[in-house]
Amino acid sequence: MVSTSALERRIVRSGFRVTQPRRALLAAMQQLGDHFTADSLMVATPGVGRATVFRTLRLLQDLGTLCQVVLDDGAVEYRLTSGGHHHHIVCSQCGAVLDFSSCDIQDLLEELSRRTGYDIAAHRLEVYGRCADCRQQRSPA
Amino acid sequence: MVSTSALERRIVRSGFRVTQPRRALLAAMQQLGDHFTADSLMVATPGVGRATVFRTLRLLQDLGTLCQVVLDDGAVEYRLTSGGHHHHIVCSQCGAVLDFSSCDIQDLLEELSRRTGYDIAAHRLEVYGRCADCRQQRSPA
DNA sequence: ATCTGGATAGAGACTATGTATCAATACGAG
DNA sequence: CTCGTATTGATACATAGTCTCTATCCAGAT
Repeated sequence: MVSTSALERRIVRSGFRVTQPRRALLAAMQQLGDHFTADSLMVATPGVGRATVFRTLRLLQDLGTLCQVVLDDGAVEYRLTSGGHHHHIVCSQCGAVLDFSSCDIQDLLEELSRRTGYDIAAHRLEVYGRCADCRQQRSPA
Repeated sequence: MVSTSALERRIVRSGFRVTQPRRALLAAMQQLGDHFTADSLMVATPGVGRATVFRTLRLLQDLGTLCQVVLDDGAVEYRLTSGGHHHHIVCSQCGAVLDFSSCDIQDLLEELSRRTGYDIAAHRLEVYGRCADCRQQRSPA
């Protein structure tokens, strides 16, 4: 988990200001755990305006310390990240999110590039399933 | 490209009715080409209600003949498909979409399952780049 | 310590995308 | 042709996010 002070340093280093609303939002993000919705963040920071919540979410994404998680059904959640290219594996039952970066699809992408003539710049991969805990609880087999 | 009549047959076979609005929507989808937004579809079918457009989009998705394409920026488009598991490679410049099904990430998914304990049920993969045409037009190299 | 310019905040309207409700209508089986 | 039911359109609602505009706050210079 990224510490609040590290995030604040990152904001300052990038030339932005560490303000009270931003501090409140960072603290709430820590408290909310490893994945949260924009709405839960708003609820957790009364007094902070709607626009500011979304502005801060965007800021952190631009800084590379926050990423979106696209769920099974298309809904979007947010997640603090230590940065770098990675993907998510999401539990459809409890919502738990894990990162993984072992992006062994370079071969696939290269072949795809050869076959299609596309100059591939980016990709998006989300994996869905049931986490170990949820598997034990409902079907021990 | 899937033919309109094939789509109509599919609707009938699944126990739904082929109505005038649905016919209009199917025709418009063909005309709009291989990728279109819900909005462009509405514009292309004046007289058909907003709700009906989205209901039909959903129906076709449930029937497996239509899929969503998630763009670079998170926006969603739609695309008629012949069905089956596949992914998209999208040109960030002109929006052209190609399907690919060579889903050689089974190895990756299996290893991921071993490492995380997740029971993997599904995944979502979208690839972004510049198509051959767009590459030629702007940077021939 | 305070002044001050520019970044940032909050309120609230607005956009985009999609869903729910409900009375009215149109399919299509018989 | 008739009739039951799926479907429709209008409209309100829901959700996620952006834009505008004035007021305020931060932080570097004085």
